[in-house]
Formats: sequence, C-alpha cells, structure tokens
Amino acid sequence: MTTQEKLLKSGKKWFLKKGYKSAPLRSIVSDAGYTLGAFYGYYKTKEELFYALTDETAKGFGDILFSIKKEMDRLPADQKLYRMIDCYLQQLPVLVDYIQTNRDGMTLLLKCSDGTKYENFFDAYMKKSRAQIEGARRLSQKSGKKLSGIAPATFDLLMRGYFDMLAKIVLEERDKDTICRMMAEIALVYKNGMISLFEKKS
Amino acid sequence: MTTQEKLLKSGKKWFLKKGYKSAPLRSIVSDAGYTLGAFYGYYKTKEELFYALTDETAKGFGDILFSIKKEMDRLPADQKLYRMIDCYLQQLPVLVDYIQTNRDGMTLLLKCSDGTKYENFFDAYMKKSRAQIEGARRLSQKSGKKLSGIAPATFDLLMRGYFDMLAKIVLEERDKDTICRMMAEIALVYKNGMISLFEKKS
Amino acid sequence: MTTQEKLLKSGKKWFLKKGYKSAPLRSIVSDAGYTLGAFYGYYKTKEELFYALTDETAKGFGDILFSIKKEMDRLPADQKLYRMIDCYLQQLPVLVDYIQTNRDGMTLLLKCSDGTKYENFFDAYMKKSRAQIEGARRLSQKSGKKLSGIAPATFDLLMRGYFDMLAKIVLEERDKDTICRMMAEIALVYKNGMISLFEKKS
Amino acid sequence: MTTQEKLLKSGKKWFLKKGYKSAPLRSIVSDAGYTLGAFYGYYKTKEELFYALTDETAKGFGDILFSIKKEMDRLPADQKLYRMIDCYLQQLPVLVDYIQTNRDGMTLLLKCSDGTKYENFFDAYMKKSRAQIEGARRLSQKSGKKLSGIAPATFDLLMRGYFDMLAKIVLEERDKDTICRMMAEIALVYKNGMISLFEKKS
DNA sequence: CATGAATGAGGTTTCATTCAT
DNA sequence: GATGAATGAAACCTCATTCAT
Repeated sequence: MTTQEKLLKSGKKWFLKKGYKSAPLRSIVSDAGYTLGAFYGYYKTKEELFYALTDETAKGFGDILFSIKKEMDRLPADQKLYRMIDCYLQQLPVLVDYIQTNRDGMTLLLKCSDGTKYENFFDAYMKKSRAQIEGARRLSQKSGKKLSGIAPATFDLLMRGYFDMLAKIVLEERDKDTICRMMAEIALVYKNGMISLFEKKS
Repeated sequence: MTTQEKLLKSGKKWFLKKGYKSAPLRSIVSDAGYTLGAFYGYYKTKEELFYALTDETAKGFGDILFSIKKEMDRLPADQKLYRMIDCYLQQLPVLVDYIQTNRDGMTLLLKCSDGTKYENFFDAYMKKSRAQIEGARRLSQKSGKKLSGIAPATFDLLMRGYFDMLAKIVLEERDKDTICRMMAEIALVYKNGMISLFEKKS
Repeated sequence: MTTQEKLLKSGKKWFLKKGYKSAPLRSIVSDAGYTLGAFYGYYKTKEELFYALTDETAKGFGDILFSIKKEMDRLPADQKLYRMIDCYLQQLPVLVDYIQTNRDGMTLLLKCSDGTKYENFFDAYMKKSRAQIEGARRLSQKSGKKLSGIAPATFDLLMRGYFDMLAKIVLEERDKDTICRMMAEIALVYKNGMISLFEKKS
Repeated sequence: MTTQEKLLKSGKKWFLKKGYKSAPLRSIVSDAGYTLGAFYGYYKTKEELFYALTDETAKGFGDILFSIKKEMDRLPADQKLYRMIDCYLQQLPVLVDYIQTNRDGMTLLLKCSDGTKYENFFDAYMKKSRAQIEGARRLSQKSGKKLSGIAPATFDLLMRGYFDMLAKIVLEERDKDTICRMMAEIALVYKNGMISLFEKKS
C-alpha cells in the first residue's frame, strides 16, 4: 500500500469516526505511520484530503440523480406527478447499487462533511428537485386536473424524508436486495398513500 | 435577568449559531457581559452549560414519546400495527406543540449537539422504539394474522423517516397549524399507503 | 510594567532586531515572560502587535509631511520650485524632532516593516509628493520661466535621496542639533547646487 | 544549459521575486525542472546558492569602488575634498556600466539579500569609505586650510545618499545614458552646492 | 460574585534539509 | 546525477480551563 493510500485510508477512518472538523490531521497522519510534513507532500490542505475521499462519489451520485431527473422530464406533463415515482423506482437499483459500492464516500458526504463544501449535501440536491416538482405541479394544474390533495410543501418534505431514509438504510444495511426491497416498499407506500389522498379529495 | 440566565441565553444563541463544538466559550461568556472566570462559577464545563440548555427538553420530549408508547401498549395485540398510527396521530398535536414551545432546545438537540452525549439524539430514541415494534410484530404473528405486506424493518425505517421529517419541518416552520397539517397529511399517506399494501397482499 | 507593556517592549526589541517577518512571535512572548496563549489575550495577530508599535508614529509623521505640503501649496506658483526647500527647511526642526522622539517607531517603519502594510513606507510618501512637484514644475513652465536645468526625474530622485539621508541619520545619530545642522547643510547644498544649474542653463 | 545553470537561473528568478528568505527552495528547484534532492548535489545550502549568484557581483562592485578609492588616494592631500567628486564623476560611467551589466546581481545584493551576509550591502561599503574620507579630512586640516563649510559627517551622509540614489535609479531605469546623465546632474548639484558653501564660509 | 491574566495542549501549515535508492 | 519520500522544527493561531485576587 502506497503512502498516499495509507493516508487516504487513515483519513477515511478518522473522518468517519469524528467528522471532518474534529478529526485531527495529526492523528490521521501518525496513524498512517508518518509525520505531518509527509502529509503535505501529498495534499495541500486537510480539506483537499477530504475531497480526495469524496469528490468522485459526490459527482457520481449527482450524475445518477441527474439522469433520473432527465428521465422524469420526458414524462408527459399531465402524468408527471403520478408517474415520477415509477420513474424513480425504475432507477432505484442503480442508485442503491451506487451508494452501496460507495458506502464510505457516501457516509462521509452525508454524516461527516460538516465544515466542507459538502455540508448539507443532500438538502442541496433536494432543493434542486424541489423546483422540478414545483414545475410539474403547475403543469398539472394547467391541464385542468385537480391533484393536490397534498400540499406541495408536504410533497417536498416527503421526498426529503424518502432520501433521508435511503441514506440511513444504505449506510446501515449491507445487503443490496434488502435495501432495494425496502426502499421500493416505501416508495409504494408513498405512491398508494398519495393516490388515495388524491382520489379522496377529487 | 440573573447572571445564570444571561449565560444560558448567550450560550443558546451561540450553540444555535455555530453548534456545540464551534461555539467559543469566550464568545458565549463575553456576549453575556461577563468573563470566563464568572462562567466557571456556574458551570464546571462548557458541556455542562449545553446540558443545562438541553437536558430538560430532551427529557420532556422523551416523556411524550414514552406516553405514546404506553398508549400503544394498551392496544390489543392483534390490532397493534394497524392502529399504531392512529394512536400516534392522536398524540401528534401534543408532540408538535411540545417541539414548538421548545424549538430552541429541540434545535440544539437535533442540529447543534455534535460532540455531546446528545449527538444522534433522534436515532437513539428510534432505536428504542424499534424494540417496541419488534415486540408488536411478534405478538401479531403469534395471533396468527398475516399482516406484513410490509417488512418490520421497513416499518421501522418509515417511522424513523417520519420523525426526521417532523424534526426538519419543526425546525423550519414556525406555524404550528401548518406543521400539524403537514405531518398529519404525511401520516395519512403513510397509513393509506400501508393499508393498500396490506390489502393487496392479503 | 504591565503585561501589555512587556509584550510591546519585547515585540519592539525583536522586530527591531529581526524585522517583522523574521521575528518569531514565540520569542517575543517568551522573552516578555509569557506563553503564546497570553499574547492573544492582548492582540489578535502578530501584525496587530506591530501596528500597535507603529500606527501612531506613522500617522504623526504623515501629519507633519502633510502640514509641510500645505505650506508649500501656499507659495506663489512661479516661486514654488525655488522656495520649496526654504519652506521645508523651516519645518525641518519639527520633523527631526518628531523622528527623534519616535526613533523606535520610525526605525520599525523604515527598516523592519517588510511584510506589513508599511513596507515601502517612505517611497509611498515620496510618490505622493512627486505629483505635487510635477504640478509645481508645470506651473513654473507656464509662467514662462526656464528653470529646468534639472530633469524632473532627477529632481524627484534627489528628493527621495534626501529623505533617505534624513532617515539614515536620524536613526544613527542621537543629537538633534547635529541632525538639524547636517540636514540643513545638505538642503543648502541641494538648493545652491540646483540654483547654480538653473543659472548656468538660462 | 547545464543543471547548475538551470538552478542558478531559477534561483535568481525567485530570489528577485520574493527575496532570499521568502523564496521557497522547493519552488526554485521545481521551476528549474528538478527535485530538491538534485539541488543538494550542487549546493550545500540555500544560502550557498544565493552566494553563487551574488559573490562575484559583490566582489566586482567592490573592486571598482576600490579602484576609485585608489585614484582618490593619489590626489594631493590639500585638494582631496574638492576633487573627490571629479574623480568619482570620471569613474561614474564605469560604475554605472558595471551595475547595468550586473543588474540582477546588484538587485539581489541591494533588495533581496535580507537574511544573508549581504544584507545592508551598501552601507557596509559606505562605512569603509568613511574611514577614507576621515583620513582626507585630517590631512586637509593639517595642511592648514579651512575647507569645511561642510561637516565631514555631512559629507559622508551625502555620499551615502548619493549611492542610494544610484542604487535606486539603476534598479528602476534600464537606459544607461539616462542613468549617467541623471547621476551626473546630481553630482553637479552636489559639487556646485558644496563649492558655494565653501566660498560663502571662507 | 466576578475578574482577567495566564496556561498548555491542541490545531493547521511551511520549509530547509536528509537519505536510501 | 537525480529522485522523491520523509523528517522535524518552526511558524501562527485557538480555546477550554485554572486560579489568585
């Protein structure tokens, strides 16, 4: 294992354990078997080390979300709200798979990134998709259908909750199939639950 | 306002702004109009000040959850899973009310407690209730009914997600009615969604 | 002697000895009989300590130069160049006196300020007065007199040289009268030398 | 270009840009296309590299000053003070020429030598020549003439001022003729100014 | 009750230098 | 001749905590 790999490994370990800010660089480095000076031969700052551990994962994750979003954009306007979840469900395995194979990176992003550019990583993505959903809602309303037995803010909250669950379970559970099944179940609960609300109101 | 009250007030302000770890005790104390020496006449450590601001809220919140749990315990074993949500919905206003009137304390617990015994405050409670639900599941199974169109772990996850949403929205939104309505809506989505799953499977 | 005074004294000593950049804060502080932490109770940065030792002197010195400049502004345009030196000579004692009584501060400004906002302190003032002199020169030319047996750039250089000499001698010599006499002599050399050039050419 | 030449070139560039102390050896070496290890095959220390860039220039400059001094020594004792400037003026082109063709070296010596044995390079030479002038003064006095409408210390200061101006202008201006003209003008101001003083007093 | 001076261990970063290969 | 990994001391700065007054 090269020095850099050792540094990355030790950095990952400490960042996971204490979070970015509270992980002492000294510990990271000495745990890897080196001195502080050695570290700066490889990274310019502590932050750079963190990004070396997370940038790729963050980008990869964003790419997947982006591809899902594009898929959703192709849905006919009047069906968007109803079918967004299906659209998402279809991609779920890819998403879970990605998070699974990038567990550490994702954990760093979600739980240990305080003090870095990735703090609130998830909410940032959620905010983007909020605009997307808001757009879908307005289109649906124009098309004459009454759909909102559910307030948009609630819908938004539900989505954020869903992703939080996704994050939690992926970071806890190692079996991909279980995760997919659970998240699909939850998505179904969401879908059926929302549909029942729509129907009740209309 | 007594010295102690001023310290508490200033401490709250700084912990809310920067989180437990990053809030310099110096700032807290000088903002209150005192010096560091004075502080240590009232609290042994910085951490103690934090707990002075949070212990009560944490306990109060726990008490409510505990009372909901007791309520649920009274449900007949064979109806537990189905009616837990109603049981919870019934208590929702109390819960929201409590969080609302203890916004600062709850925020401290949920967002600013990194480095204290309360980090991961919510998950800790959720883990306790997991045992509870697990118990319900086993009882139901004994009673011979097939209920789980939904896996218990999924149910657990859903509950944790629900509480996260509750936390999020309470920390973002100041209007109690809005919060209650949204959380009730979400609970309905949950309930209807789950019921539809049960029915489909059975 | 208060702690702050000790810190200032030690700071002055080290800055004078090694210059701002090369003076280790550690030495400054431990020489004063304290630890690094103590220092930061009094100054936010090393730079702030330096400015505590120099700001006042810099301002005072600037004020005197400014008052000389205003004096010069009052001279009739056609006599400016010829009488600027007299005007300056008249204020010389004040200037020397000021530098004398602020020897340390002036030395810090002139020799030890590398890395601070005061590096090139003198040249900065010279640049300002350059504009002033250039103005005088143009006015003189308009008034029809041929005066420049001396190139403006040369004149500028002479002035900068003069101030450098002033700085040097003040920092070396402790007797005010001697300094005044020497600088007055030099000013006379300048004046007569320049006049002889003017006359030769015209 | 040999390795050593590359190192020298890069060293010159960085020392000129940042000064001896602030120029990181790392930058010097990597800019030259090598690594730190390579450097130490050629020079024992960073300082040694600096001297490799300056020793020759320093010596050459000193030699010229020495030859001027020898020239002056040949002047009859009773005419020394009056004719020193002529003697110097005669050598001025040589001096300027030398500085011109060794701009970089001279700049290093005058502006970038902080932290090396050459800091205060100019003043060191001036101090040596002080002894020389002092000697001239004593001889003149012995010979019975009243010469000093000007104090020897003032004369000394003037000379140092002159050299500072020379340094400044050479480092700023690239055109040799301009430099020679300006410095000659200044020398004339000096000479005429001093003569007028002598005459006035006598 | 409160002060405020001081500590000391901690943090991140820089850099000349060494040395095995 | 050159590499480049690594050192180690030094730099500036932060902050919870102590303690004499």
